[in-house]
Order: sequence, then structure tokens, then C-alpha cells
Amino acid sequence: MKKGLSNFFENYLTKNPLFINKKALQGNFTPENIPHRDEQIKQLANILAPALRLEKPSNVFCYGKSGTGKTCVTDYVTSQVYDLSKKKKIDLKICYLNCKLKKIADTEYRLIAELARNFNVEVPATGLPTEEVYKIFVKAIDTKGKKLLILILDEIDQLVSKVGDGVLYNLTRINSGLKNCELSIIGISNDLLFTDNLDPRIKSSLSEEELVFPPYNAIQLQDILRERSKIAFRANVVEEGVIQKCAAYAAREHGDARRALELLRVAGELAERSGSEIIQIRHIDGAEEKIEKDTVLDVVRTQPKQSQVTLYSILKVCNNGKQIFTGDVYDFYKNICKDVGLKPLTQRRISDIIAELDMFGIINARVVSKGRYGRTKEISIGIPSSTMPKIEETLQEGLGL
DNA sequence: CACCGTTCAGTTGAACTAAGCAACGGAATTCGG
DNA sequence: GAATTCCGTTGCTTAGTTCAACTGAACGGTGGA
Repeated sequence: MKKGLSNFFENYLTKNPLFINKKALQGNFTPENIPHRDEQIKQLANILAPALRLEKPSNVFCYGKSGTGKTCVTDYVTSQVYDLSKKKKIDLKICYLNCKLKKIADTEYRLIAELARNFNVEVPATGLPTEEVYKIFVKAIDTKGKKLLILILDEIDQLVSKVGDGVLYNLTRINSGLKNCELSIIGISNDLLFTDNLDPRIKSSLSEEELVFPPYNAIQLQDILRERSKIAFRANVVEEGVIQKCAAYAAREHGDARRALELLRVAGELAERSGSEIIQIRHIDGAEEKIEKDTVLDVVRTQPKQSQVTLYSILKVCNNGKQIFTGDVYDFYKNICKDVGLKPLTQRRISDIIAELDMFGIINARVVSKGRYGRTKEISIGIPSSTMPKIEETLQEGLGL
């Protein structure tokens, strides 16, 4: 046994790896070359350029579906501006925050606290008035010497839908209280209609400039994939047609480049694992399935206990495939809670949790009226049945059932 | 048959509560002279 | 007598609860053709 394993590792090491730089296919990689986004880069550069003369750049708003390069372009441009400002000895600070991150920046208090932490000020997780945290933050940035601050708020729509637009109002208003520092905001949103239901005052001050990121089409995705695969893989390991297929698949999903890249990466990993010398088209099919499974599993695993119990109840009740409703789930949920030793939440809360699970896409919940038999959410499973056993297993493990 | 009021089973919004935390200020304790 | 520690109070955030208004189509009754 031992011998066999060492053979295996030896084998593994002597084999030529397919990847040379896997990072190039990972989410947070910023390439030196962003195809088909020249227009946006130019615009954003124009908008931010005044920063290099120590003038406050306009606030910007970036729209576009996920995986259309919003984060990538802003990261690319801002880091260039930053580098240049260093050379010119301009005091410029760039702050990136993803508002979607739970427990980090998903409320007004936490957002400002996190910003303050970026300036090396300790802020307690709770206990202070939000007003106070603003003061701490302002004090931290408004130190001696003229300086600029560019604040990038990613997935800003998530924040606003949760806590309202008062946060943005306060942020835009902060500038008037600053003596030495000026604050520009770059908002990034996946939701194209986001600003429609924003207070007009906030809307006008926040989106002085707007950048739209249209989805990539299949041809453009191919360019992106080629570019990146050149960095990521050894030469000639990608079979003809693989790139096309990846691109086609992602183009179907509103031109999400992130998905295309992930698909290619996972296909590469699968190929490598199966000992194949090249990445073939069949690996993409495997990758597609694996990604689906992994992301769902990951979401499930990182859910809080109560959500997990709720999901488990839904899976169990739904087992025989028929339509199910909130009441059924809640009854079952209460029983499970007893088994697990968890305090059952009220139905009100479960209703919200079901809505959250729906947002994640794990289940589909639709409010239906059943005439005089009342009104409820009709729930069905939103994932392929092949991944169900795995999810159930994960849940049981997580809940100690 | 078309129309209309009733009814049900949750949904949804808002106000409220408990748990945790930090800051503040006064009381109690310690300490050095 | 000053410095330090302790402790209770107040006020904050946040997750979850309680309360109550609201929802919307099927049901079943009514009247008209």
C-alpha cells in the first residue's frame, strides 16, 4: 500500500503538468490585457485622471451583469492610478469593499467600521452608535495634508436592498465634513435597474458618471479565454474546440466571463487528474457538472445552522417530488429542531429563510394564492437531482444527524 | 353562466425584545509617602 | 491624597419575535338569461 502510494506521487511529479500558472484562470486575477473593454477602461481612466492632479474625481457608477469585467476593469484602472500617484508623491488611497460579504460590510455600521479598519483604526463589532463610527472614520481619513480617497463599493445593490439608501446618502454627504481629504465613490452593481428606486438626490450625486458593461458575446469570450489560457497552460495542451465550447456555454449564461474561465480551469484540473495529456471537449462536460455541484455545496456548507435545518426539512419533505408549502416545511422543521437540539425559530423567520434560500437558487419559492385555501409559498428544489444526495449528506454531517 | 362577497394560510412590514458589547462615571481598593 | 480597578448604568447594534394588516384566487351562493 505504502509502496503504491509513493509510486503514485512519483508518477504525478514526473508527469508534465498542464498548468503553468493556474492563477490566471481564478476569479481575482487581473490580467494586463483586458480584451473588449477598451472603451470602459478609457472612460474610467478619464474619470479618475483628475486624481493625479489632486482633484476629486467624479463619483462613478458601473452597471453590468456578473462576469462582465466590472470589478476587473476598476481594479485594473485604479491600481494603475495608484501606482502613478505613488511616483508623483500624491497621497491617494484606494479602498475596495464587497458589500455582499456577510458580517463584514452588509450593514451601515459594519461597512463604515470596515472602512475605518482599513485605516488601521480598531472599531468594535458592536456597541457604538453608527454616528460615532462615522466620526472615527472621518477622523482617521481627515488627517494632515491634502489627500484623496477612492472608495470602491462592489455589489452595492445588495447593501441597499438590505439596509436602504441612507448609507449612500451619508457617504456622499461625508465630503462636506472633510477638510483635508476628498472622497470619491465607485459603485458597482449587478442590477441594471438598481438606481431606479434610489432617492433622486443620492442618484444624482452618486452617479455623476455612469459606465455600462454589456455582456460578452461568444466571440469575445473566446478572445478572453485564449488570452488567459496562454498564461495559464503549457502550449498546445488545449484541444481544438475546447475554447469555443467554453465560450458558447458561458455566452448562454448572459456572457459571464468568470464562469467561462472557471469552466476552463476546472476542465483543466479534471484533465490533469485523469492523466490526460491534453484538455479535451469531454472534460468540459465534466467540469460543468462539477462546478454546479461545488458551488451549491459550498453555499450549503456556509449557511448558518438554522438555514441548514430549514433546507434539510425542505429536501426531506420534498423527497417524493410533489409540491410543498411553507406549512409542511415548518412542521417538519420543528421536529428536526427537537432532534438536533436547536431552538426552533418562528414561522415568520423561516419564511424569510426560505426567501433567502430562494435567492441562492438552491430552491424555487413562489408565492401562490390557493384561493380560499389560503396563500403560501410553493417550494420546489432548484438543483439537479444528481447533486441532491450529496447535499443531504453534507447537511446531515453539518447538523450531526 | 357570470358575478361577487367570503375565506383561508401564509406573507409582509413595522414595532419590539433579548443578548452582547463599549463607554462613562462614580465607588471601592490599592499604593506610596 | 492620588492612581487604579471594579461595577452598575446607559445606550448602541443585531438577530429574531410579536403583532397585525394585507393578499388574491377558489369556493359557493345569487341572480339573470
